[in-house]
Amino acid sequence: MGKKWTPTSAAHAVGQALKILEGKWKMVILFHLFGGNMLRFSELEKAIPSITQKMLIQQLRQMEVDGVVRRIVHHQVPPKVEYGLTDWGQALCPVLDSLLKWADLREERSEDDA
Amino acid sequence: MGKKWTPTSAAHAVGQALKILEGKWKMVILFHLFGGNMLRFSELEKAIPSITQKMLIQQLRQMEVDGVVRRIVHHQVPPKVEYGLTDWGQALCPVLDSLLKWADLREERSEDDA
DNA sequence: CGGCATCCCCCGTGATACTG
DNA sequence: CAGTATCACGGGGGATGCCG
Repeated sequence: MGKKWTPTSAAHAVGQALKILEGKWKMVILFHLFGGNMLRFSELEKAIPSITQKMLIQQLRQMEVDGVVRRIVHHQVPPKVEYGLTDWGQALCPVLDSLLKWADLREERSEDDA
Repeated sequence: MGKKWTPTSAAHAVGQALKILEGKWKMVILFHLFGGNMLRFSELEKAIPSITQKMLIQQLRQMEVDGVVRRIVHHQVPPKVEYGLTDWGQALCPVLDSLLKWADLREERSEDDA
């Protein structure tokens, strides 16, 4: 059986989960990593041209602390650092997919109005 | 078949959906309305003691514009206004539940460490 | 290549007082 | 009862320059 959620406690739990996903660049970073392959810092910069280095590293670090992203440093010259998803981070994919499907429900109703 | 999402376009679509859920009080309001019954403004105030009137009305209005919340005014004295979820808003419940389950996955791994 | 430090601005949030 | 109006603050985000 599951836990007994009050409206307040459930809201708090979901809110905590949402905080991990908030931030202007988290989603675009995440979706670039959902492919499964590790990407270098510079590759992410190239993939997301409008992001600044500061924001890229900041959001990556937060997600790393949160356990969504893993960071692998290759000690060599020139430096090479790769970013990928943890298992838990990869588990976000179907969750965000359900969010996407929810968003689509709205469009369907809009089309009915036309 | 579904649509063809690029990392960028999918991230944008999910980001738009997340913006509807962002805000310090959206979740707690939402979970109080998931019950299915309409609640009066003052009932929501009572249920969420720490919220100010300004924030309560602000978040309710935003969700109303976004199509998540519906507002029904009973023209009488004293005034009576009730808030509830739209069908689309109610459809958020299973989505947030999957988010909750995702958050639980993390706790399970933490317990393994102990 | 892959960062970190600094300065600055804007907006979400909060406290308080007032109104139909 | 159900809002509106105003002021103030803190932090997220952006631009730029320097470092190992």
